[in-house]
Amino acid sequence: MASITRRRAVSRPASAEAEILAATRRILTEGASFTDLGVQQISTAAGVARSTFYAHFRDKTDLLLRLATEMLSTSFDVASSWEPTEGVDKAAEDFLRILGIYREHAGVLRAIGEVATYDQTVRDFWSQGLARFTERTIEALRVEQAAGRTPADIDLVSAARVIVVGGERAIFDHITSAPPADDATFARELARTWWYGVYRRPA
Amino acid sequence: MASITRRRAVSRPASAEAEILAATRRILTEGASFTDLGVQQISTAAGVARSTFYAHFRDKTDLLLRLATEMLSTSFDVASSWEPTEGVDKAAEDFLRILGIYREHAGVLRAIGEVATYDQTVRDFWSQGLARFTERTIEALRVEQAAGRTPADIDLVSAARVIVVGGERAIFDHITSAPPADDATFARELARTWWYGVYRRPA
DNA sequence: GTTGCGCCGGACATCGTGTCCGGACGAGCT
DNA sequence: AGCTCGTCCGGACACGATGTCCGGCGCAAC
Repeated sequence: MASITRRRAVSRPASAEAEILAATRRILTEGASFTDLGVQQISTAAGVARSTFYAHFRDKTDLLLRLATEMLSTSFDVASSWEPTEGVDKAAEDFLRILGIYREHAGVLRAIGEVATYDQTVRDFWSQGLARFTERTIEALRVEQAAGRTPADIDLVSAARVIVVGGERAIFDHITSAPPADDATFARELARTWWYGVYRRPA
Repeated sequence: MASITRRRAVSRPASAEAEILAATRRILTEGASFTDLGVQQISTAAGVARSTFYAHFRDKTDLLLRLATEMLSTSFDVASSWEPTEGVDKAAEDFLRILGIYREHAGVLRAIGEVATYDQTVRDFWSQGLARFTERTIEALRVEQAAGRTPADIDLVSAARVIVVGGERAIFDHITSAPPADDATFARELARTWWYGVYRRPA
């Protein structure tokens, strides 16, 4: 790596924190429920005292949010690239890539979905993320309608909701119950359903 | 009401239990999180001692399952009626009816979705319900394919997953964030998306 | 009146959470 | 070397929720 001027304590590994993050990711990947996961277990798995946990995270929710933002910053640009003009096959390709990312972060994603159902903070965090995609979808559909390629009588909000919310759930369900070998088939099916069901629905 | 021969204690109201069920339904309808809901709060709301709760329910999960089966037995036949031969407009009508049922039981449904994310028992209960619809959908699609009305290259399992799982989620999301006045529009949109995206997708 | 039953109400053990603090250890400074 | 500061340990504590248990009370049936 590049020769960086030695910084002081600030840039030090802060090992405990990183250890906790890593251990939690590991445990979640193994399929454990985040709700049932106690602070004691996390600390033990990270090789750290329980009190140290609270020195770095306000509570379990704080930890989850940290994990989530970390994940989003790693794989962000992914799903926001597709444009209707690129066609249905490109959409299938993009969905396939999204499936890969979802599989990679399945543990954290599951935890988010879990806590989001009963914790307002996490719910807001996540729905804000989905809202961005919904906005994008609505805008793309509006353009298509204006160009006469998508039927004018489509209700943009409803259609976008079905695509984004329903699609996200279907993807999540798929990766938690089907093998990676089925990903390409599923991605193709999803792309075509949205394409012929919405973007190119017969008038 | 009809003159029924007086039965003994067995047919007595068993008021405490009914009170608990009713109070829980009421609280959930008001939007509270089932996870954050304590046994003490439920008991107080039902006008019953906490120990009485445990005399009727093994724990909170037991209560939720009781509420869920009760709901399903009330409104069961609903969504299993539609056949592809009835067309897209009939599908929209059926979806509208389903939206009504979902709104009616929104509280309990939310609680189930909540607990299902971290409790194996509840998760199994609910996914078993959805699995029935998935089976039906696969079968219906198979018939349509055989008759040449649905493209032969559709992957039945993926398509059914998108329809059932994605649709369920989109419906749930809709009723929790849009007013009833929007129901008809949403139902129409959902029906058309599945119809033109899957059942009548161009070959 | 007596019996049976459903309910009350409170005690109890147990567990997870979040806070606090004294003290150990090590890295860097002087 | 000695000092200091930041990080971490380990354990104590208060609190609240869970699930169990049991003595006692009131009502309705016989």
